[in-house]
Amino acid sequence: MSPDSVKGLILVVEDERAISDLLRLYLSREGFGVQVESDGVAGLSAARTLHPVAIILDVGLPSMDGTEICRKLRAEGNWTPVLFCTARDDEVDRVVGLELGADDYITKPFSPREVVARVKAVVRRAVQAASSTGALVLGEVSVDPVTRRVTVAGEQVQLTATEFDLLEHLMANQGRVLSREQLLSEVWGYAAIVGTRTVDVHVAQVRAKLGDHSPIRTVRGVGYSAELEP
Amino acid sequence: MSPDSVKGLILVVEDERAISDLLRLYLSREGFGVQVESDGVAGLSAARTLHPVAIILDVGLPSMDGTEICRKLRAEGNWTPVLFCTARDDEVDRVVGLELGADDYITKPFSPREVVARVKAVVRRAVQAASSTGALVLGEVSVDPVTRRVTVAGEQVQLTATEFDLLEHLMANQGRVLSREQLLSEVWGYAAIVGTRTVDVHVAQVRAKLGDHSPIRTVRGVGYSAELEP
DNA sequence: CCAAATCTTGACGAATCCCTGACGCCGAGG
DNA sequence: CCTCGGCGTCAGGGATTCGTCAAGATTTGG
Repeated sequence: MSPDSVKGLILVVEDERAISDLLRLYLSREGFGVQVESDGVAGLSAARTLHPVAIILDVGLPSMDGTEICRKLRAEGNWTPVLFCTARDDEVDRVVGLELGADDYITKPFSPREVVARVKAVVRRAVQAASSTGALVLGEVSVDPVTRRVTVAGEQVQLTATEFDLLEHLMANQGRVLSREQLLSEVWGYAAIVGTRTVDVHVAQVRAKLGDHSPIRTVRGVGYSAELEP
Repeated sequence: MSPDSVKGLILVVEDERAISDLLRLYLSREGFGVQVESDGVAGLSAARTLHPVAIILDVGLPSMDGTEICRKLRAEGNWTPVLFCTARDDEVDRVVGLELGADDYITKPFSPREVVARVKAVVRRAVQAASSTGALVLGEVSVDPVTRRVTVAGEQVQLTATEFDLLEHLMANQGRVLSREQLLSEVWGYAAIVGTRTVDVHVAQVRAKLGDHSPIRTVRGVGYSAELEP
């Protein structure tokens, strides 16, 4: 097992050896993998290829400015969280205000635990932003597989575990007609020991809870599907 | 380099062409990308798919009220900053008070620079709130991973090591439903040799210590998650 | 080495959920 | 128009799941 990838890789672009060593020490202690680059060009290419979960950028760097790296990444559509790291307060003005798409900044000298806390916060936020987009939406019905919440017309609806799994599976395959046998093996489990009529009952439950906005359509003789037009 | 994505995208939902043109002009001059939708339904779907950094919503809209859009997004767990935009003062009462999760509001007529300033402020606030403190906050409960302190409604609460790790992990993944197996492997360790019921007991302990403000929700048949709404 | 705190386990009860079977309606086909 | 099979509906028994408690095991601190 490689200890590097437990929590993901942090890319540190910093030319002062004393600082990068410190960052490596404290971040790896927290379970992050750490890759250090000491000049801007190498840092940019590492950011493009290594897919780090966050990047710590020194503002003053040889060969390419830290702000320049961030700007290029953003222009390429790369929104990996970036923490700027700067010695002078007057540099702060250039990175905050999000003109560069920075997520946070640190001023030297900094305490290692402060850095760790901010890195974790930034990574957490990025993960959250990425995962909150995973909601399945069909008409008025919204199903979030991560939070396991269902809303219909803005109102939250309580589903049981089986009901949720069933609705999620139908919405994930929206438009496709799924047979009861398919639903049983894919929602209930590989070896479904329950009768196929059980599906009907749960479909009815879900429909009752979703009310008029239920997207579940019955395909007589075949099975069920989730779609907009009833 | 596409100038649109330097600072992120602002979604404007506004049916009066004169106003949306003005907003587009001034916001894009500031480096934001701008997407305009002129009716509520299209606006809602754009908000779901485009992942804007902020949304400007007209309160009076054809096909769907601006407040309705905001309410639905919030119900789906989408907390993108929203600025309401309204012509009449009496409408203001409906959006402020944050019952709708609005971040700010503007009354027509407005000066373009005022709008720009508020948008920038709202975006900055959202980013700062998520990344600057390092503490995990959810309702009245605050968990600081660095100092390992927990406060509920301002009062400090003593948690044991396991209890703290459990709560921290749940809050770090707030909203996400975690199974007992996940919690065991991620909180107890990679090779957890303890029974899954152990999780229940510690959850109960944490709940007892947090009292009425406990953010831990049990998702029957699945696991636990930390969130505001019970 | 002892004592206190913490962690884990097992049992029990209450609440909830799931499956089944029966009944009746409805659409398809003759 | 009639028949038949698929489907919606309902309610009850059986099975899970979870909260709670207490006791034993383990760790921590002195």
